[in-house]
Amino acid sequence: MAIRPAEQLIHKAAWLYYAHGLRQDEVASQLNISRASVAMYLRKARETGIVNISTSTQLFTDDVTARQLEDAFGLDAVWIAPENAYLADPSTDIAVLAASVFLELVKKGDRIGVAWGRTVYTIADIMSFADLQDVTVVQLCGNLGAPYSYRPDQCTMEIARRLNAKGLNFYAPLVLSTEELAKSLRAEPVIRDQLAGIADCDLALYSVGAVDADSHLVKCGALSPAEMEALRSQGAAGVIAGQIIDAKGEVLDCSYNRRVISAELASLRAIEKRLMVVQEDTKFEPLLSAIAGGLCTHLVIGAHMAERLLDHADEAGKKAS
Amino acid sequence: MAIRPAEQLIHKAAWLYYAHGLRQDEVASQLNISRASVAMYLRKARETGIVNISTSTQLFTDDVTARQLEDAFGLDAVWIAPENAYLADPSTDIAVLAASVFLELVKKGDRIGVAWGRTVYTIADIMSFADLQDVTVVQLCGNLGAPYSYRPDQCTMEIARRLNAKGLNFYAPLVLSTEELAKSLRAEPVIRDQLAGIADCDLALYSVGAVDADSHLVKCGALSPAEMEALRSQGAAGVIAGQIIDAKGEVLDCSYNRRVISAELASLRAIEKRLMVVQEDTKFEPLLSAIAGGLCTHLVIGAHMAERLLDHADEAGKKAS
DNA sequence: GGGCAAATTTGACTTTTGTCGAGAGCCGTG
DNA sequence: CACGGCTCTCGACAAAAGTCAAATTTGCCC
Repeated sequence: MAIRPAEQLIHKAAWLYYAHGLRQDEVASQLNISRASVAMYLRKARETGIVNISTSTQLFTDDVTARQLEDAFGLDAVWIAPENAYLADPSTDIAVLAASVFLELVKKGDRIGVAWGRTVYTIADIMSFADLQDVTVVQLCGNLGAPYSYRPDQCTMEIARRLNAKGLNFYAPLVLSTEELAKSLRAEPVIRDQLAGIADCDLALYSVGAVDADSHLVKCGALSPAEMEALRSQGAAGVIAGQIIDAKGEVLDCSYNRRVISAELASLRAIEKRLMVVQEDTKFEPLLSAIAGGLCTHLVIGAHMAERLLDHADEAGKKAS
Repeated sequence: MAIRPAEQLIHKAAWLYYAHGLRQDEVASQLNISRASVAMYLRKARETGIVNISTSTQLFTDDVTARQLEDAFGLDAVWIAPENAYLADPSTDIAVLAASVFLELVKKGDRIGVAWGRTVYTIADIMSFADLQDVTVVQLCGNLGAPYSYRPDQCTMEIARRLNAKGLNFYAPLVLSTEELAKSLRAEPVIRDQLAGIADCDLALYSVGAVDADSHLVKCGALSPAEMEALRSQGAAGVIAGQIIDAKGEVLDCSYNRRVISAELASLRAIEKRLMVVQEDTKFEPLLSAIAGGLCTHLVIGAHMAERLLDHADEAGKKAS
């Protein structure tokens, strides 16, 4: 990808300013443009990821609770966003943290699987831009037909756009009306290849959904509130990439799951780094299930959720002994 | 490594300012300190690598000459610092570029071999700080006894300090007076282990020295100008990590080389990414030799040197056809 | 517990940066 | 070739960030 002439100036300005530490007026005279233009170019440089400003997320892992959670649940790393302090909206804080953690985990040449949902979309939306051309972002599950604002393909594309990466979308519906059709569709080469490619990802980004009437699956019409309730009584404990899982983190044996086009849990587990982000405190049980099913190696949560998880682990520990 | 309480504030300020995009006065009121303190903390955050600001070096690889050089010499990547434009001192520009490239190539968990010399030290000196705790920086060759300002251990330590990485020094002289002593010393477990560990590096950073009276080896007393001249007539073409190489990039068969404690060229070649940086135009032949010897996969040079290399490759190409 | 040195914090000032509307240049079109 | 519509650039002002000496706090020793 050759650099367009307009980008040349942005690059040069960014280089002189950020790498050499010149002042904007010095850069301006070097490049024979006005300082105002330099300021504008620099903003563009930041917006396009030519310049990268990242903050260490250590503060949020170097924390006793985080360490205890890592040990208790056998996770590789846990980040806890302090809920009370800082800002008005705690869930924004979790998303900002998640975005930073995500960018910290991405490496050049990586293949990244992205699921969908409000959480994922919020992260995509506040994520800063980067310049990782050799990264590929793949969609972990089929699409929703309905005009829904956090569609799987939107989540994937938005993240790909932010990273300057290639986005690989999935042109299949998330849920079909019959099991047969889902089966045939999964056998289609285009779909089959995409599904097979998921296990090759280096990093996955997802959240977990709750099994209630507020679920995205209900809101977007994939399931009715009644169906959801029925699944719940059958043992549904959470939603991962559009699939219903039980308390053990396994796919629930139900018609709905057989009608879904999405990544197999085994493929997800094959991904080295599985970053799960949970914003809502109500998703306690779903999160437990996902952890139990080994669907998460890296976790970003709020302080309150962290406490609940730790209490739960302690309880379990006591019973065991 | 737990975060010290003083660092907590730095982290928090950096987080609110850089990740959340608050203004300094907003950060100040959040943390109940004055804005001036916030400004100070933010400077510390940048200086310690808690916040990382990096500029893409694409501009310097996305260039026809650079691409041609990659093809002509079979290199993985070439960066060319424009010599005429920009700044007063062209060699600073090369060093700044080299430092950026270096930081772009370093990954978490890497083991990095560092040689010595003015070039390497200049790079270390202008390199921005980063927070890569699990990185190890190892010294590629023995030390100089003389109080010389670009000593191998200084280069290693300075880079380790900048990266917040572990530095592994080499407590042996670079040159000994007899071959026997050098041999015995190389057999010492401490030294042997260090030398053996070099091949495990993921990245090497070095320059190449010229075989003349200006060489560091002469300046620091390892060789006299006359000895240097003699080596030159024996086929010496350059200096790599304290060793003399011939035009093919192989170790020159001479007493001096047998008295040196340094990385074997085979170990260097085993390193995946070998970043060579050359500032001086006078080092044309030494650089050619190093490239011929496969001692370099990634190259950072000035525009003038790039032209010369390309001309040389074209000449060679013509002769061949 | 008093006193002293070092480090930290601050208010006031200066410098640097961000922004915005006006104007200049640049097409394609009628 | 004149005309909008477009983007790009600049000057001037406002906002934000950097700086420094003075004040305050902290830690430490006697």
